[in-house]
Amino acid sequence: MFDLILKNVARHITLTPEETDYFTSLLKPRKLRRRQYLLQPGDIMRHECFVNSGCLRCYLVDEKGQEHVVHFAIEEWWTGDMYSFLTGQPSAYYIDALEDSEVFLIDKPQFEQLFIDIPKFDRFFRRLLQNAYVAMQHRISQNLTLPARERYLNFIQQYPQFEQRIPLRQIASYLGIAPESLSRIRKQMMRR
Amino acid sequence: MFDLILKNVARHITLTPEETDYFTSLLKPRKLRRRQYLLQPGDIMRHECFVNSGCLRCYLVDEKGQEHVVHFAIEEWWTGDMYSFLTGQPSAYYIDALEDSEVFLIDKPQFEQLFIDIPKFDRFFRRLLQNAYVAMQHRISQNLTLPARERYLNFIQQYPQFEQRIPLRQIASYLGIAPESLSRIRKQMMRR
DNA sequence: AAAAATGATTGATGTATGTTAAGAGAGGGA
DNA sequence: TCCCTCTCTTAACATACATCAATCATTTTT
Repeated sequence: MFDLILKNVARHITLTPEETDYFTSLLKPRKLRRRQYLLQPGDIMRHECFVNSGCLRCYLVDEKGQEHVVHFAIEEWWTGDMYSFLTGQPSAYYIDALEDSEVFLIDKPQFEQLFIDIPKFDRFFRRLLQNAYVAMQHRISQNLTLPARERYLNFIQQYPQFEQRIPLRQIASYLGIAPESLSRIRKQMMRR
Repeated sequence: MFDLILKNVARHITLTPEETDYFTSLLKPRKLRRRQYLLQPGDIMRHECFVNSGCLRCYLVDEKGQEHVVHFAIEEWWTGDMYSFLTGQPSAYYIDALEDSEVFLIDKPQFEQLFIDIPKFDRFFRRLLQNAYVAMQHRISQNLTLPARERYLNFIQQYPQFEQRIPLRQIASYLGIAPESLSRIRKQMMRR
């Protein structure tokens, strides 16, 4: 059940069997059906979240009712709305499932206790954050320098799994493109 | 000399006098004159960097020769090009000083030894990274949802210090706007 | 199976923003 | 001090991309 997440942990730190048991005892499995919300604006993010299967998205809705996808999560750790998690302030984001999914949640108090009991986890999350930070910086760089077409090409090259599973309109939103524009970009790509 | 950085550390972890001495012994002060480079494309980022005074910028140059500012740093810790630092791959970025500045550098081998010798620093950097990650996510959200004018208004509200010290063309680039467009936006703001 | 919602595509049109070019101040370097 | 470079501004023009609207295919719900 915890294979994926423990493999991920093992890439960064080594746990004793006891530590492993302690860690997994904090993980609350939750199934999410497609379209089910994990978080809505005004909610407070009260747990860390690991995606074990399926696919989640984090998005904003602007005053015109338009959705803007800020983040996808697919079989990985992620922060949900880290701002809300850290500060305890209400979130501005929606998080929902694009497919039937399974996540593991860790309540915030237990999450903080974890670092006290097993300081190694400071290192684990430091490393995850480093990687997430690099990916984010890369995304910003691309948004600043590349036109829509190149951003899409890089996206499908970097995340071929997403291309299969995620509706194009969601990908367009993530890239900051209107779905109609992405459709035209794809049409243009076919012609050659 | 190390007041600023030690105050920053103390916000997250508590060091003994010996640990403090050890930590500061790793810090190599470097003065940068205005316009001086800290990193150029092809270089490998070989150290962590804390900005003690002044202001640095991290930017890309596209194939048309346009500069795109990815990051400012002003009296704070920052990562430089974390990708290059972590992987040892050549960087794609320029880093230079917008003002005469002073930075503290930590060589990568010593930086990694630091976590072994004083595991508390895992926590310190985990926390810094959490904050940096939140700020980055916020920036992406704004880029996705807001037009140029709102992004600028939010910027000067969020970073009033920057508005004073950083040339407008740099701010425009950071926001993903042409300097001429920012100029028009400002003119339009004056009229009301 | 029918109905309804969702997603993709296409065309016509609009607009925010980029591009090019020129001039005016301001500040730093010789 | 003078010059030169950098920065900001303004105007005319160009364009990538968004918006609006209609159609069709696909999937989900009843």
